[in-house]
Amino acid sequence: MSQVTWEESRLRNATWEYGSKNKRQRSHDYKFVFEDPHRQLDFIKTSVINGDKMLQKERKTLPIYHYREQVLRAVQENQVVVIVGETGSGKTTQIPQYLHEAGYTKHGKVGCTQPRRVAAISVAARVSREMGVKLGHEVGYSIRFEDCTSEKTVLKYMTDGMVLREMLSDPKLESYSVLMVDEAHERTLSTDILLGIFKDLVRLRSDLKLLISSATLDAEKFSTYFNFAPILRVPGRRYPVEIHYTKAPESNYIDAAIVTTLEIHATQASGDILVFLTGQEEIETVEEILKERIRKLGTKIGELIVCPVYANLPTELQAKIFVPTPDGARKVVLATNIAETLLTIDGIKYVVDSGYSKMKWYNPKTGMESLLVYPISKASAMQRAGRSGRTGPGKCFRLYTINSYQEDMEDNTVPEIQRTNLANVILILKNLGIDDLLNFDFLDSPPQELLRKALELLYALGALNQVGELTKVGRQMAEFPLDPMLSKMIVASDKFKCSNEIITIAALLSVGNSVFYRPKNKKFLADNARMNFYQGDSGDHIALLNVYNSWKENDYSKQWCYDNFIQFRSMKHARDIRDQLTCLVERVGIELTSSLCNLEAMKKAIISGFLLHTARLQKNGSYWTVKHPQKVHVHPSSGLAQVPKRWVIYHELVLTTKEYMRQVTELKPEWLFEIAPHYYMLKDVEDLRKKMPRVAGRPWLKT
DNA sequence: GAGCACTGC
Repeated sequence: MSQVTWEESRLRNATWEYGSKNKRQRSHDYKFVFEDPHRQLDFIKTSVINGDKMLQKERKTLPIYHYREQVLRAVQENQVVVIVGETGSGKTTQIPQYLHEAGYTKHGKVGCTQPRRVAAISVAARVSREMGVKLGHEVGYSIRFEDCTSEKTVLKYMTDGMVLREMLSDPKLESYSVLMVDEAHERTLSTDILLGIFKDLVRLRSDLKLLISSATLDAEKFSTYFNFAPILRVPGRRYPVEIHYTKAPESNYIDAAIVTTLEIHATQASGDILVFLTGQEEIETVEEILKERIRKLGTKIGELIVCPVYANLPTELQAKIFVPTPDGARKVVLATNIAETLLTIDGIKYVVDSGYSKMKWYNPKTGMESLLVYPISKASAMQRAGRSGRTGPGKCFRLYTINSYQEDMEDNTVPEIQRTNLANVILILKNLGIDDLLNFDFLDSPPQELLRKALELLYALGALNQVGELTKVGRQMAEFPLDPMLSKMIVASDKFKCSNEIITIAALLSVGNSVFYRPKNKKFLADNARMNFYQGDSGDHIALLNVYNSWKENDYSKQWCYDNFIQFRSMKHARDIRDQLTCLVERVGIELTSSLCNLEAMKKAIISGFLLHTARLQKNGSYWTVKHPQKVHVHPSSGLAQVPKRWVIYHELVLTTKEYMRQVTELKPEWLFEIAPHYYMLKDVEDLRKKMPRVAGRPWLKT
């Protein structure tokens, strides 16, 4: 499929974006709920996902116990084995122990990768208890900012991203005899890169054993990918779940979710409800309406405890979902995708599935990211339904028809590697000596346009040379767990003697969340507090630096954050990243230097990394990007939103209601020639309407 | 004059 049709199909599938038009329409729809409180939805019960029979008989033992010998034989006879173990099979805790008992740890470690930090920690803790050893001794874990292993460690649980970092110093992972890639079906970016690397690695290391653990649906795919590796199936522990679909398509899933929740509450046996929605705003709306409706119904209906949960909700409030429901009451948890895999809530008997979630898409043509409300996949729908059958038989109410499930939904969620900026992925792979990326055997190949865009960027940053090999700068950059533009900014800061300031800015920019807190009812106060960090119109990057340094002067205080409308959680995270970067900077031979008063030096370092992210003011007040010209605007949250500057550099482009530049700083155009003479010529500045000169010679792009 | 799915290094 060509790039254009690929993207168009993505956009067609998306239902709507954030936008004022949409909001009006939706709030109008909400009214409907109040006007017609007796509206009901027609559901059709179609199918039951079967539970496992073993459950009733052998509740006390893990299913995997019966497969010990089979697992060991499969591993002995094959280099690669795919294990299908449903939730609750015990594969993650038991298989590494079996391998240890069978002697696989005599000449190397058994490593087990997890997509998430908490999973790595909790599984390691559990296994160390089972083996009666201290955590960090024979059994340990390794995650970012925390290495809980020792020389004794033979069973090591770690995040998949951590393995990639380990490969910087041990490219063939020679300290391991077995690697188990757990939850491979989740297809995180790191898992996909690992699988690609491992496919090569098993050829180079015939002594290495590889286990891929996946869900049922993807097992064949993994098996085929690894030259038809055998598949071993281990049953899980699951209760049956009844699936109900709506009879007719629902145009408004928010309304439908509310009605369905109330119907379950009024007519179904006790048991808590989990409702899958797409975001915070939606959850707050549904919460409000549900509470209002319940209040109006008064004593006609039992108590309904409404608990919202999403990642940005403070941890204290998130904890509310785990409080057991009192007798006679019912709990309804309104959740984002966070409850699909990350949080497991006991006592859920009913699931209401909107059929949508938010997904981030990166458009390589424009370099813009957007968050779209997007239909979930069948795999995702199964996972959601399964959340109702953890502690007893469950029911799942899907707010879509069986026809749209069967015909419209994709089998699997589009893997992250096909919809994200790949610059960092390329840098990692190049650093591991994988050069021919356009022909690299990915489990699912990213669109060529994504690869090409990433290669182009790395070339512009000087990380790759004319023939596509990693340069010295590129190798330095690869050490940093950051977007390559941020890494380049740090590497360049050496020359401008401001590495100390630049790593602070890089740490803050790489924290996903905004550090500025802006509660709905205190927007004015929050905006005022924010402006205190801007001296004159020095720009958003410097403002971030000011925030961090003020926080530091106030002993990293939580209270200071509250007083200044700063997110404490984000700041702590930035501090951890900053500490890590400080170590790495020394490792790659960059001196820690400070020039706090030299704004020009800092801006030049920033330009070195973000040389492609420049924009120029137009007569009509909007901006035009310099490379790959397109119209963009300064984001209203920027300190420069009210102060037009002729030339700016921006951190990122996001497409929401408009094309916005986020994190903007002014620059002098002559700095561009000084810093990037290979990329900027006088012509670029003089006349933007002329076609941009192309950089000559990128032979590795020829296909 | 904004619009904040979710991980991870």
